[in-house]
Order: sequence, then C-alpha cells, then structure tokens
Amino acid sequence: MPKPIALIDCNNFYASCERVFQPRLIGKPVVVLSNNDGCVIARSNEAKALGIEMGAPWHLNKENFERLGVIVRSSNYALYGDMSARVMRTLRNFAPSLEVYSIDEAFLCLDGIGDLENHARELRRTVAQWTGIPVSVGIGPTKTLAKIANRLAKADVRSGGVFCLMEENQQTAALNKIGLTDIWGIARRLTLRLQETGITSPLDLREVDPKLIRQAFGVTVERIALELRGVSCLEIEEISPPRKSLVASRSFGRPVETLNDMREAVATYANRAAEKMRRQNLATANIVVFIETNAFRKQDRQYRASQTVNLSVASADSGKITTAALKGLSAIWRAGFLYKKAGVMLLDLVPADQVQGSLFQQTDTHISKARMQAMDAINRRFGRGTIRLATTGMHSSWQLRRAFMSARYTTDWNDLLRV
DNA sequence: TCTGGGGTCCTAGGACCC
DNA sequence: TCTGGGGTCCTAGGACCC
Repeated sequence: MPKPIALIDCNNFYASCERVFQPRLIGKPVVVLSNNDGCVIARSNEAKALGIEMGAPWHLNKENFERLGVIVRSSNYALYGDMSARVMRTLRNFAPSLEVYSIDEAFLCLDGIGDLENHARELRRTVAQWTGIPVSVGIGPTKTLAKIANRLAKADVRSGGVFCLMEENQQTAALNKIGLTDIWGIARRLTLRLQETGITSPLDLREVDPKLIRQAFGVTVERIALELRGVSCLEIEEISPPRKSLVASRSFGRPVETLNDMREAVATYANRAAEKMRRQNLATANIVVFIETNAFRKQDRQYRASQTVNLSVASADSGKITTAALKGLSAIWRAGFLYKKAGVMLLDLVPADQVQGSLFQQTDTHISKARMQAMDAINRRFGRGTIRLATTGMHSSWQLRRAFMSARYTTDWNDLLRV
C-alpha cells in the first residue's frame, strides 16, 4: 500500500481571509484585486457563480461589478501571510510531516493513518474552527493524484470537501472526468503538443509508455505520467530549500518611452530588490534586468529583452547592484517602443556571511582550479567515469551542475561529495 | 562495458506554478 | 488610460577547452 499524501488547499484563500475580519462579506460575491488593482486574483464562490473570471481586468469590469453588487477588495499580503501561518500551524497537528507548498496549500504525509476520510474531515472542522478558513482535502498515493483529488473535492458538493483517490478504480474514474489542463504541471502549451501526438486525455497520458513521453516531452512530463500511474516521483519536502533568486518588477501605469524614465524605474527596482535581499541576509553574484512592451496591445510594435550582468564578487551593496542593473539596461535599451513593464532579478543568491573569504573574492584562475579539484575529488570518491555517467543521465545532471556551481562559493569539498 | 568529439560554462528563453 | 508579481526547473545552443 503506497503512502497516502493529502493536499490541503484553502478555498478562495484571499477572499476567505477578508471574510474572517469582515463577516458581513459572508454569503456575498467578493473579489480581491492584484497589487495595483490591476486584475482579479481571488473570488468567493458567489463571485464565481456570477461568471467572474480569474485574471479579469478591473478597468474593464468596474461597472459590471457595481451592477452585480460585487464587493471589491485591494489585496493585503501581510494579512494573508499571517492567516497562512495560522492555518499551517493547525495542520501540523494532523500529520507527522508537512510541506508548505504555497501561501494557501500544503502537502501532508498521512502514513499510518487508519481512516483517511475521517481524519480529513476532522482536519477540516478544526481548521475552520481555529482559523475561520474553509479548506478542501484531496488524498492520493502521489502529489499529482492528491492535486486531482483536491480539485474534485472542490467540484463535487457531495464530497463535503474531502476526496480520496487511493484506489486504482477511483483514479481511473477521476481521470475520465477531467481534462489535460486540469493536471498539475500541464498547461496550455503542453496540452497542444500532447494533443498533436494523439494524447488527448489524462487517461491517454497515463497509459502511454513513459519512455516515449520522456523522449518527446522531457523528464518533467514523464514524472507527471508516472505520478498518474500512482508511482510517486515527487517527495514531500518538509524543509524548504533556500531561495535561489528574487525579483522586483512592476507594470507601468502609463507607457515608458524615454531612456531617462526607464533608468529611473530600473534604479528603483534594483534598490527594492537589494533591500529584500539584505532582509534575508543574502548576497548576489548575477543581476538580470528586463524590459518589455505591452503584449496585449497587438497594434503596437513589440520588444522584450533581458541582460545578465555578473559581479565578479558577490555583493549585497545596493549601489553596485543598481550600477550593474543600469549597465544591463543600456545594453538592451531600444528607443521607439512603448514599454509596459520592467524589473530586476537577483540570481545565484548565497548567504551573505559565506561571501567573506569565499571563492567569489578570488580570481577566475582560482575558480577554475577549484573546479578541477572538485572533479578530482568526485572521481576519487565515486570512481573514474562517475562524472560522465552522471551528466549523461538526465535525472542527475542538474544536481551535478548544482554541485559545480556551488564550488564557486564554497571551499569545503565535503559539501560536494555529499551531493 | 559500449560508443566516438567529449565536456563545461553561460545565456536566453520556454513552460509551468501560486 | 486602465490586463499582477514572484518563483522554479529544464533545454537549446554557442564559446571554449582538451
């Protein structure tokens, strides 16, 4: 019997959070808008019933919402983050291990629980009582099937918010009811490509030889196909890995046309990004700046570009980061476009305290020498040929790549051997 | 063990997720 | 005029080394 995995998903999370503090919103159509009140990012069930779409632009729907009596809220991420933490704390009482997957979702390992459905119903009751947030529970032998179960828990009112897909016949019936895009990890593009090869339903995807899937669509889709069969490929990760990148970006209220205006915007984002980074005690070695026109305006000429700028020494210095971002900007700047969006990303984040005396402060020669040492060390430890085998095997190549990347800021070869 | 350019680094971008 | 913001993983392809 495979280990049962549950996916807990808060229903209409942001809208539900607003309701906890404003009970008069209960039973009414409520939508929550994105950062600049740009578009709809959460809807209560009543709002969904009125046909309001996810991502609907506010400016096109303002009057419509008023006419329908829809209550509109600007988003309040501090509040949602706090409510999320309360829900997660409550969930820890119901499982030996838990992965916080997003602000409103968690995977739970339910290994050793006898009556799964009963347990799930008790969990729902408790979360509702302690936090005021309604949740749905999907249970399956893999994360992907748990996701599908969760979707069905929401879709089927008779389920009472809990749906179980532990048995193969249940799984087959469920896969018959949904479309390819309902599968976690399959969106529009992949659906189109799958359909071209004759895979038109989730059941098709489950039955095709995974090796063929791998060849045509890569490892990610292969894993999904295996997960649909009940073969677990995605483990529960209790400890969230350290952040690798962060970004500060915004859409402009009105198009930006001049380099001066764009420089101002990019400098602002670079500062914001640097601030975020320092709050998390991180430093960066690679900075990306990107600019793009408004893809919604088909009548305008389109342009988008990005540029990476490498700092030879990792830094948390706002000034250096801003300078690098502006340098990148001049490389990609093209006059004559109506720019809609820009941003600054910080890549290859490392703990700021590890930067001192690390290889980042050494020359390229030192770094390549360190790389050779790492290769030698791996060959000694695992035998000659390991590197070649590992890099030709798809599963491990990126892990090995990471190991080499990490050689750039660690001098402890034992770290590499553990990978 | 087999094969026969092999291998790494880097950039850019696609695709997906919430 | 007005369509979010913040992430991850994977792959293709060029430069370069041996």
